[in-house]
Amino acid sequence: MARTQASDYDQRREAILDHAAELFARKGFNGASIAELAAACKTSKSLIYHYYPSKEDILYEVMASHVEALAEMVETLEKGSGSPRAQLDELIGRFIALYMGAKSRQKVLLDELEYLPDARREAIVGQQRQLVAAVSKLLADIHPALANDKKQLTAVTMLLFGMINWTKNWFHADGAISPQQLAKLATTIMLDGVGGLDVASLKTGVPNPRMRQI
Amino acid sequence: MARTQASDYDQRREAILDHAAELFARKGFNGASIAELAAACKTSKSLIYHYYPSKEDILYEVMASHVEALAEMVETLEKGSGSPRAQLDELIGRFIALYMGAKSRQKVLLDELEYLPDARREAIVGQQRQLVAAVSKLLADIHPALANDKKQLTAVTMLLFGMINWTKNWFHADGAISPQQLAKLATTIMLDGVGGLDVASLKTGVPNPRMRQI
DNA sequence: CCTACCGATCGGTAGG
DNA sequence: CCTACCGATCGGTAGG
Repeated sequence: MARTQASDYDQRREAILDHAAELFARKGFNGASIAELAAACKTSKSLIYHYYPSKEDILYEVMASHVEALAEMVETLEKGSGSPRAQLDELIGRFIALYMGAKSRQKVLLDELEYLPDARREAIVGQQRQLVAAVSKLLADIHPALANDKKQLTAVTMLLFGMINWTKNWFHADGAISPQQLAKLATTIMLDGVGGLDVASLKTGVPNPRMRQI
Repeated sequence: MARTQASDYDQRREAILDHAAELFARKGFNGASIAELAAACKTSKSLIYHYYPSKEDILYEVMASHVEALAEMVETLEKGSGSPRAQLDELIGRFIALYMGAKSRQKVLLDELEYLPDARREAIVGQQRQLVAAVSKLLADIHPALANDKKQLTAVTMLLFGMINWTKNWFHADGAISPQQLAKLATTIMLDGVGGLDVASLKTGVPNPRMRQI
């Protein structure tokens, strides 16, 4: 009787991606070897090559699965309601949450993109552009004048992504600030600057005059 | 008679660093080889090893020379005067200018730090902490309440560095926005949010009410 | 400052 | 004739 596909085929494929994400995040794409990946998966190199045709295919799958999750979240939210400010708050909060829930994949997505072959890198970049467009749209809704100044709108959008994507280099979810607080911090600064912050010393009674105008 | 040091010793060392910065920025530390570096310098691998004991030493020198330039700029400015807002404006502007004037070294500093051996990485990180401290100090001067909320001050400072460091991934000095405009954009958002922006459509006459309060 | 090499390890593939 | 998986090793190249 012919052998059929292993019943745990999908789980095995996914397990390889999980270990690859961790390894690529820690040692970089070029610094991590297939031999190490196989060892992490407690299997052989040949088994890895049975599931994926090449090392670059593994890198691509790690990134594609993660950017897909981000894109799906954005699509879900775009059907939502609420004020543009509330929507941006929600969107940034979900970005941070997805970043925290897949730290290795997020780091790989941001740091190893240039090691993908051109065609596949463009596929990922195309997905990322959708994320950028969703944020740009909300910023233009919140501050309509920006809609008439596309270059500045793009720059402001990228500055916002800079705030949240750079968190991979310093933020720890178990620190003094929670992921939700971090998201609120980023959106508040984007919309109102430090003047809009709810700072500890102000919580005791002195109202922040800038908060009144929102 | 014993050979003396080549008269162009320093220039050669520096030329190697320039080519290494470009190569490491483009292919990554692990993706670039010493043979490639030698070819770029139109010399042999052995000559490279005459000037530097190891590949990691070259990486370290690329980063150290650049972070030193950033630290010296900060030291110079810390003796300066002007309002805290003007000082932050000036500081961020100089950061962006130094980033643009050494794009490869800046990219290597941000992207390849984890490939340095621990001790040398800590030396670089120590220098970077001085840069962070200078920005934190100015933010606390501008918004005194933050000085009493260290955790939030740190977070806000890192969000600002996120805005300016992330520019390596999207900003081109020859685009529609100049480096000076970019610096002003980042500081304005940090201090006043998008509401504080001087947007094109507002320049024609409608004053921005939030600008009045600064 | 070069060519000639080294020990090791790379990504990927062979036969069974 | 298919897919699943192993131990061993391929041709090249890495840093030194």
